[in-house]
Formats: sequence, structure tokens, C-alpha cells
Amino acid sequence: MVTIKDIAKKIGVSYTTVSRALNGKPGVSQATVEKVLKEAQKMGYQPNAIARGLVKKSTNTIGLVIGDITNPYFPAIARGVEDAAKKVGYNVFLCNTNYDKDNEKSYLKTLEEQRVDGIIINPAKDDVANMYDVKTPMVMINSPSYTGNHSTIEVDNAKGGFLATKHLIEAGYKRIAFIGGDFVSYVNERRVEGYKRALRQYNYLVDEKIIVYGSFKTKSGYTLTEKLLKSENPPDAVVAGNDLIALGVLHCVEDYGYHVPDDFGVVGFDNVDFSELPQIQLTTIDQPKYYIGKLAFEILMEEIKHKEERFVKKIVLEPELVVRKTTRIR
Amino acid sequence: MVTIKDIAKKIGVSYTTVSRALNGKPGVSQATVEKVLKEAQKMGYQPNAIARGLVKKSTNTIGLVIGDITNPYFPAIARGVEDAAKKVGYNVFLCNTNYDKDNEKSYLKTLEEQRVDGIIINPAKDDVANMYDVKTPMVMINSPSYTGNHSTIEVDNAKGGFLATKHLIEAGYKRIAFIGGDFVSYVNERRVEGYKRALRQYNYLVDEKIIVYGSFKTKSGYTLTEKLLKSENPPDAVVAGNDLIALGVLHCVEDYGYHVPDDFGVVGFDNVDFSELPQIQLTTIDQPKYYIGKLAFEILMEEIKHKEERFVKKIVLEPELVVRKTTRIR
DNA sequence: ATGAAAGCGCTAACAC
DNA sequence: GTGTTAGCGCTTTCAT
Repeated sequence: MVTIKDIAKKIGVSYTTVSRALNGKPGVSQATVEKVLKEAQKMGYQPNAIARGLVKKSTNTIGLVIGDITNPYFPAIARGVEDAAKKVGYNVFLCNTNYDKDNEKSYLKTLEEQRVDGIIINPAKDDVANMYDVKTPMVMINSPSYTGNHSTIEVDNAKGGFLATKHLIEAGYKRIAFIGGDFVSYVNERRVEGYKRALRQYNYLVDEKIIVYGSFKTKSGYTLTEKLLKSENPPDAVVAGNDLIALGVLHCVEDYGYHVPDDFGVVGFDNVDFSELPQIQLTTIDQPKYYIGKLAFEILMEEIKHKEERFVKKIVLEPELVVRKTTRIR
Repeated sequence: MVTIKDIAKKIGVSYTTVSRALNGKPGVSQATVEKVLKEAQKMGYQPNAIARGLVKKSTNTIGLVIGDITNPYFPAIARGVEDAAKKVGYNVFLCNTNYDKDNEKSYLKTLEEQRVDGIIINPAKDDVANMYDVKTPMVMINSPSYTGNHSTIEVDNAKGGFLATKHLIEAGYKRIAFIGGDFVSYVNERRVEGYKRALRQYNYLVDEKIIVYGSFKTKSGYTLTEKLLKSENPPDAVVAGNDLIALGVLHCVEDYGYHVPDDFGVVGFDNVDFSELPQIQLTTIDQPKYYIGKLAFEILMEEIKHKEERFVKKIVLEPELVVRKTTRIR
């Protein structure tokens, strides 16, 4: 690998000069700059970001830690942060925890060892332990900062849950279940909260027997639905913890001979790409995924730049009900 | 940030000793090791991978360059790579090119600047220019190595195209179109090749008018189908370039009042997660995505370890037809 | 068993 | 406009 020293030697200047020329710093004659650039090109010089990082104490790199790359929700966010990052010459390390706390911890450690300038994280669960000793600037998505040290971005999940439930109620469904993801998940809690609020507001019974949790995956949605359907007093509608779960619900419900939306209603959460497919047409709660990613990056940049006198922000975005074909309208 | 010097000072040994203790190298008394470890823990020491990378000339990091993180095909591969990497303490940088050559080039450059130990790439298009000057060990997915310098992994795309087409023919469809992704894509070419071979073998007419290209996205699938449907002699079946495209085809075909699979057949390619959804049930060509990722990483590791006397491999995996509900059986 | 010193490739004072 | 030097945090000889 060719270094600036090689170039310097070749054209007979000090390697400082080469460094300056390469970085467009003042104090080098136009002639030398040109010579350096030409020679660098010719020798196939590749700057060493590692060495630069060592002295600059900054790597122009951030980490993005997400729960499940297989859930289109996260790629959508990732696109937002990537695009924003690219614009200012930043690179992003994408880390997939598979909602596992140990994975998360190990990724966080690695990221700090790699000296990323900042981290955007969608915490795996709401156990806060992993976050305590992170010294790198970090902004959190879909999670409160229990330590109060980090800015957060989230959609108003309670409102989303409320909107979803209200919609189902107004459509005339009578017994509305909630099928969530991980039990210890903040977004889940908030969504249930909104769900319950809606039920109460419309004088529906809040029945803990039809509020169930599993994981944020399609399979879990299927299994839990099956259990509910086989129970004594099965629901005729479901508010799902996310769109993946909703998919599982739909599948199961159809397997059991129900007809959606006529005798069973389903609403999801996230409004992921596939939800608008004509074959699916899932009624769901939309959140501005790309924008969340973009915003997260911008806030992170703020914090990186003003590490000392930074302001911790809590940003709450508006969710929006998108009515499609898995709920009847009347 | 605390460094090994800090902890050396604290317990009164040289920092060399600390380094040795931390890395479990021989030549340090058990007592000192324990003292060091304890102090490191207490002071919250985080090794600096950047500094280490500088001297070791290796970063325990690889780059994974893919076309579209939004296509579940790639996350599936990414999972395979990640899991394999994690097992040996490697990290992976995920880069999303959006099938853009400039993005790809810039990511490749960044990756080399960051001195990743290796790269796994699914080239954006088959313009080979970007690959020429990559000096880092690299293995390619779904693309031949035109320079002959890199190992490659691919599914037998021609066979896949053949299988898909043969299946459609045997199901009795009469006029089978091919709706591909990017025109200049290797996998496309191979898939078309298999498609044509099947047609010929069964004495079907190969009609270039119903062989069309766009991009590997759902929307493109829709648009192209629409055009075909409106043409003079519309097809009654489609071999799609991938599952995303197939989705677009299905959508369009239904919009135009066709009934799948009775009067229109569709087969996709990749067997992405959503294809098995009950609402979709896409007949498609499966490829072992997770395994491809795993294998790619393992081969890359081989090459990293034996940089000098490495063997360029070309690995071709078997595709498999998965018959579901978008093609009739008879 | 431990330490001193060199050096990885680069940037940033500080001189001239 | 250019060069000298120190130093980023670490690993690795080479001494002792």
C-alpha cells in the first residue's frame, strides 16, 4: 500500500507537503499540488482512514443498531440515515441485533472500539443496562432514555394504538384483541396504552385475556392468533404490534375460515412497504420511517459537533391511520 | 478516553506490560495480569481498534456491498454473512448502493480507506470498471469476475430460468413473457438464457417483443406488465426477474381482470420471505440465501488468510423450483 | 517477568 | 511555500 511518504519521496518534497496538498490545505504552491495529485493518482494512493482517525480522533463513521434487518421497517429507516450520512461524507455501520441483548451489547462494544463518532440505536428491549456505559454520542429510536442522557425519536405510539383501536371500534368490531411483540418493549407498552384508552373511551371492556405478547415476527402473530381463536371467547378484531405480526394474524384468521374484513378486522403498525401490496392491503398506522432515519442522523450530528453543550431532545412524531382493506368501513 | 498508558501509570508498570496482560500474551505474572484486568475494568477502558488496526494492519472488519436493502433477498444474505462473521469476531459494514454505480464506487473507496480486511459485493451492474482497482480481498456474489481475480458465488441462474419456464410450459401456458430487472445485469442475462432454452426445447416461439427489462423493483414489474398487456399479442404468463418484479406483475394482472393462476401464470425468482405468505403464495425459484452469505464470508476469510497463494473459486449453487399458487398445475 | 524504543500512516503545531 | 517534529494508541522486537 502506498503512503504519503512514498509520494513525497518520489517527487522530492516532505510528506507534510503531500498531506497538505492531498487535503487541499493552504500553504502549498499550485504547481506542487498538481504534481502531488498526479503522482498520487499514478501510484494508486488510497488514504488510510485508520491513521487519520488515530490523530483526528474522529472516524466520520457512525453505527446504526437495529433489531431486525428482515423487518422492512428498519431498512426504511436505514435508508434515511444512510442518505443523510452520505451527504456529509459519513459512513454507517449497520448492526443487526436480532433483538438480542447480548448481541446488542457486543455490537455496542465493537462500535466504541472502532471509535465511531456516534450511534443510532433502536434498543433490543427496554432493559437499560447496555446503555449505561456508552460514552459515544448516541440517539435512540423508539425508546425513552432512562438515563436521561440521550436524545430520542419516536412516533406517538400511544396515539397510534389509540387510532388503530378507535378505527376498529367505529367499524363495529365487538371484541378487539391486542397482539404485541416482545413483552418488555417500550413501543408495545405505549401502543397497548393507546389501545386501552380507546376501549375505555368507547365503553368497551378491557380484557387482559385478549392482550397478548410474543415477538415482533409474523410467526408469533400466527401462533398467538391461533391461541386466541381457540379460546372461549375469541375476538373479532386485532390490533397488531406491527405489520409483521398483522401478517401472521391475517394468515391464521384466514386459515380458520374467517373472512377479512367482514367478520374479522386487523390493523397493523408501521406501514411497511408490503402492507400496501394489492394482495395484502393492510390497514395500519403509518410512521415516517425514512424521515425518522434522516432526523436521527441530523440530531446525532448536532450532538457530535457540540458534545459539551448539547441539549437532550425528545422528539415525538405524529402517526397516521392508513385505512385499507383489512378493516371494514361503515 | 482511558488508554493503556493511563492504567500503566495507575498501577506502576510499563504500558507494554499492560498491553500484554490485556491481550493474554505470555510473559506477565499472573498477579500483574489480574491487577491490570481489574484496573482496566474499573477505569472503563475501551481498547482502541483504530490504533490496533494501524499497527496490525488488519481491522477485523469486512464490507458487504449490496444493491437494495429493501429487497428481502439481501437482508437474508446479510444475515448469513453477519452470523458467520460474528463467530470469528469480525464486524461487517453494510453498504447499500441502490444499484447505482457511483454509489458503489464511492463505497468501495471508503471501504478501502477504512482498511476493511475484505469485501463481499453484489455488483450493481455488470460494468466492471469499479472492480478493477480494488486491492482488498473481495468475493463477488451473483456476478462473474471479468478480471478473473475474484472468487464468485452464484446460483445457476440459467437453470433457474429454465426451470421456471419449463414449469409454465408444462402447466399449459401458451405465451410466456420474460420481465427482467436491469438490462445490463448478469443474473438477468443468465435467467433469460435459461428461459429461451426452455422455450426452444419445447418448440415455443422465442419472441423478443415479450422479453423486456426495467429494474429489479415492484413498480417496474407493474409498468412493464401493463405495457405487455396492452400490446397486440399479450402473454398469458410471465417469468419475472425476481420476486419483487413478480409482485408487480401480479398486481397489474389482477388490476386488468385476469385471474391468477387460471388465466395467467407468474413465477418469480429468489423465494424471498414474503413469497410464501398465504396472500401471495408466489411460485418461484428458490436460492439458498442465508447459505450464500455464510459461504461468501467463509471464502473471503480463506482469501484474507492466504492472500498470496489463494485459489480463485467459482461456486455455482443449485436453484430449486417452489410451486405455489401463482401457477396452475395440471 | 518486565521495560524501552521503534514504528504503523497520518495531521498539526511550530519553525524557517 | 515548505520542512521538522511530535504524537495519536497500540503492538512488537529487542534488551535486561
